[in-house]
Amino acid sequence: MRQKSGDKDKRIAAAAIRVFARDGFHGAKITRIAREAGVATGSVYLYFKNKESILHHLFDALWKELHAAFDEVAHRRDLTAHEKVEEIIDRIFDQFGRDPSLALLFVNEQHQLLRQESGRFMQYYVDFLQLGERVVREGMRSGEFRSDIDARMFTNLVFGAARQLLHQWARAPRQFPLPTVRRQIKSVFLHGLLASR
Amino acid sequence: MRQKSGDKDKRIAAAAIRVFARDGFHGAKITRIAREAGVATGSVYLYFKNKESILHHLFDALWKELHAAFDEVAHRRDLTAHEKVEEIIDRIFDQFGRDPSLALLFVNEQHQLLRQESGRFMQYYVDFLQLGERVVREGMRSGEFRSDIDARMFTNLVFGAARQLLHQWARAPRQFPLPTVRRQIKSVFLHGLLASR
Amino acid sequence: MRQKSGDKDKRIAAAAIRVFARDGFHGAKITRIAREAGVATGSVYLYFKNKESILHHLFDALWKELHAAFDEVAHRRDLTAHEKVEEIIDRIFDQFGRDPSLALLFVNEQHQLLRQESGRFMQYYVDFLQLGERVVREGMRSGEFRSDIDARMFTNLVFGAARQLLHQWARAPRQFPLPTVRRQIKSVFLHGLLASR
Amino acid sequence: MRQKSGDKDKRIAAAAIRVFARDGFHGAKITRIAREAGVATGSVYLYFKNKESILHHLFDALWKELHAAFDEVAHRRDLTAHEKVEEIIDRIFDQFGRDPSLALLFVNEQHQLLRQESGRFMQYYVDFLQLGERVVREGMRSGEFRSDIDARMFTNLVFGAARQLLHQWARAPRQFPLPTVRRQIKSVFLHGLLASR
DNA sequence: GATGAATGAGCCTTCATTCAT
DNA sequence: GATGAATGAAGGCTCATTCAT
Repeated sequence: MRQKSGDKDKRIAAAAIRVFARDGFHGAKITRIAREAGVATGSVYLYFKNKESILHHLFDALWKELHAAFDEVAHRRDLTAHEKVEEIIDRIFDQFGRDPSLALLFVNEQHQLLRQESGRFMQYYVDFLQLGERVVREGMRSGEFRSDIDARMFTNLVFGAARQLLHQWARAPRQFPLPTVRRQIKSVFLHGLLASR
Repeated sequence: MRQKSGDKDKRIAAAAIRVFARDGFHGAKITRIAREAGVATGSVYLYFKNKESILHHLFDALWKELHAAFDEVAHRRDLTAHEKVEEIIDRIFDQFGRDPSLALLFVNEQHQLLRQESGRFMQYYVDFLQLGERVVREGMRSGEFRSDIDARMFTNLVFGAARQLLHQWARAPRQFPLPTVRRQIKSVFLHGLLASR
Repeated sequence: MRQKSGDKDKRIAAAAIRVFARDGFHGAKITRIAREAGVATGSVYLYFKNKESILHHLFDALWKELHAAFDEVAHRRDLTAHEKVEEIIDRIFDQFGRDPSLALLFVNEQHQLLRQESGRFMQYYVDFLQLGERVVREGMRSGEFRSDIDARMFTNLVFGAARQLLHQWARAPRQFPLPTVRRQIKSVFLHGLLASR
Repeated sequence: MRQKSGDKDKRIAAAAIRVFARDGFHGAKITRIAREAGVATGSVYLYFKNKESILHHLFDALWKELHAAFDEVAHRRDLTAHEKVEEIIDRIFDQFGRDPSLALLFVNEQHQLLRQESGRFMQYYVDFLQLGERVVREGMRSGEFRSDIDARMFTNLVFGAARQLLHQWARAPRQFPLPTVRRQIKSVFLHGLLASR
C-alpha cells in the first residue's frame, strides 16, 4: 500500500497557517491550502473534517501550549509575582515569535471562534485570563503590586497590548523587533509612563 | 418627523453596523442588512457600490472622527502631555462607548481593511499612531515622561489595550463598566503596576 | 422590480420530471434541470430548498392526487365493489397516462423516498393500499368477490401490475397502448386466466 | 475450512448485495462494501472493473439463473401450461426467497441497468418475458387459457405483481409470508377475483 | 428612485478510482 | 495479489450583484 508519508497532516496544518494568515479564514480556499501543502485537494479531508476544523485544530494546539506555559509559570514557587508577569509576557512572545503567520492567525481569526462555539475556545480564553488574574492578585496580596488595580482589567490590558504588538511585529518585523517589544511592554506595565519617582 | 426616504443611507449604515458586528463581515448577508434597514435588497446598491464599500464607509467615518478628536487634543496648548494621554484615552471610549456594535465592528473587522487596501485605512491607522507618538515624545521632551520608553510602542500598547477592553465591554458590559475601564487603563499606563514609590 | 414570471416553479417542476425520469434522481444535475426549465441555476433554489425537496414536491402532488381520486371512488355509493376496482385502475392510468416521464419518475424513484423518510411518503403508500383493501373487503362481504383471497395481497398485486405496465407503456407506448393495458389488467384481475367457466 | 483468499470475489459480491439493497446503488460506497466484505478498498478493483460492474455481475447471475429456470420449465413436456405458470411463479420466489437483500436489489436497482445499457440486461428482460408469453400462448392454443388475453401483457402483469410482493415481503416478512404470497398470486392470476362460477 | 426576483460564478466537499509499497 | 492512502473531477448550493418593472 501507499504509505502515509507521515507528515501530511503537519504540512496541511502549516500551509493552513500561512493561507489563513494571508487571506483570512473566509478568503482561504481549501484548494490553495492543499496546493501549498503539496497534496491533492481531497487529501485535506483525510486529515481534517472540514475547513473549520482546520482552524479549530490550529487554535486548539495554540491555546493548549499557551495554557500549559502559563499554568506552569503561574504555579511556580521560585518566582515573585513581578517575575511571573514578566515570564508570562515572555512566554507569549516565545509562542508566536517563531512564526509571524501564526501570530497573524491568532490575532485576526480568534473572533471567528468566539463567535460560534460558546464552548471550547471561549473556555481557553477565560481560563487564560483567570490565570493572569490570579498572578496579579497574588502580587497584590504580597504587597508587590498596587492594590487599587483591578486584576481582571490589568490582565486584559496586557493581553490586548501583547496582541497589538504581535500584530505589528508580524506586519513589520524590522520596525517592531521582538526583544525591544518585550522589554517595552514589561517596562510600561510594571513602571508606568511617568518619569518622576 | 421621520423621513422614510431621506435617510436610507443612514439606516443601511446603521443596520450594517449591527449585522457586521453580530455576524462578522463574511457572515453578514446583504439581504439581511437590507431587511434590518427596512429597505429592499437592491436599494443597498443605490447607496453603496458593494458590500465592502459599506464597511469602508463605516470605518471611514469612524477613523475620521477618531482622527479629528486626536488631532484636536494633540495640538492643544492648555494641556500637559500627561493630560493629553488621558484625554485621548477618553476620546477613544467616547467614540465607541455609545454603541457596543460599533466597538465590535471596529475591533473585529479592522483587519479586513488592512489586508487588501494598502492605502486609505492603513494611512488612518498610521496617522493615528503617529499623533500618539508625538504626544508621548512631547512629554518626554518636557520631562513628564520617562525617556527610556519607545514612543511608538507605547502608543501601540495603549491602542491594543483599549481595543481589548472595548471588546470585553461590548461582550459583557456589566463586567467591564466603561468608567472603571477608563480609570484603570489610565492608571496602569501612567503609573505602572508596581506598588513601591 | 422584476416581476415573478409566475410559472417558474411550474417550469422547474416540469423540467425536473423530465430530467429525473431520464437520468434518475442521482444522475439528474440541478444545472441541467435549470437549463431545461429555462432559468438560472440559482433560481431553482428560490423555489425549492434543495434537490431532494424537488422530488418530494413532485411525489407529494402525485400522491395527493392519487389519494384524493381513490378516496372519492372508495366512498361512492353508486358503485359496486367490482366497479370500484375498475374505476380505481382507471384512475391510476388517468393520473400517469398524460405524461410518460411522470410514470417513469413514479415507477423508478419511489424507493428513494421510502428509504429515507419513514414519514410522509410511507404514509401515503400505506393509506393508498388500505383504501384498496377496504374496497376488496367490501366486495367480499357483499359476496361479489371470492372470500378466499387476501385483500391486502390482492391490492398489492394490482398496484404492482399497474406499476409494471405503466413502466412498459412509458418505455414503449406503441407496444403497450393504454386502452389495451387497462382492459387487460381489469380482465385478468377480475376473471383470472383460465378459460373454463 | 474457510479460505480467506480464495473467495474474495464471492465475499465482495455478497457484501455488495447487502449494501446496494440497504443504501441503494448511489448511496452505496465502495469503501463500505469492501469493509463489509473484509477486504481492502483497492481489492474490489482486482475483482471488478468498477462499481457498476459489480451491479452488472450480480444481475447477470440473477438473470442467468432466472432464465435457466424458466427455460427449463417452459420446455417441459410433462406439464400443462397451467402448471407451467404455477411453476414459473414458484421459481421466481425460490430465486429471491432465500435472501431479502437480493429481492430488494432486484426490485429497486433494475432500472439502473435498463437505463444505460440498451444491450445485455434489456435482452435478459425481453427474453424472460418472451418465455412467459410463449407459455401463455401455448395454454391459449390448447384451450386451457382464455384467448382474449394479451399474452405479453399477462406476463408483465405477473412479473409486476411478483416484483411488488417480493418487495413487500423483503420489507416486512411477517406481514407477507412467502407461502401465502405464492398461493395468492397463483390463485388470483388463474381464477380472477370474482366469486361467481 | 425603489424593488426583489433572477442571475451565475465560485467553493467546499464527496467518493470512485488509482497506485506506490 | 493485497493494501489503503492519495487523487482530483464533478456537482450541490450560496449569495453578492444586477436589472426589468
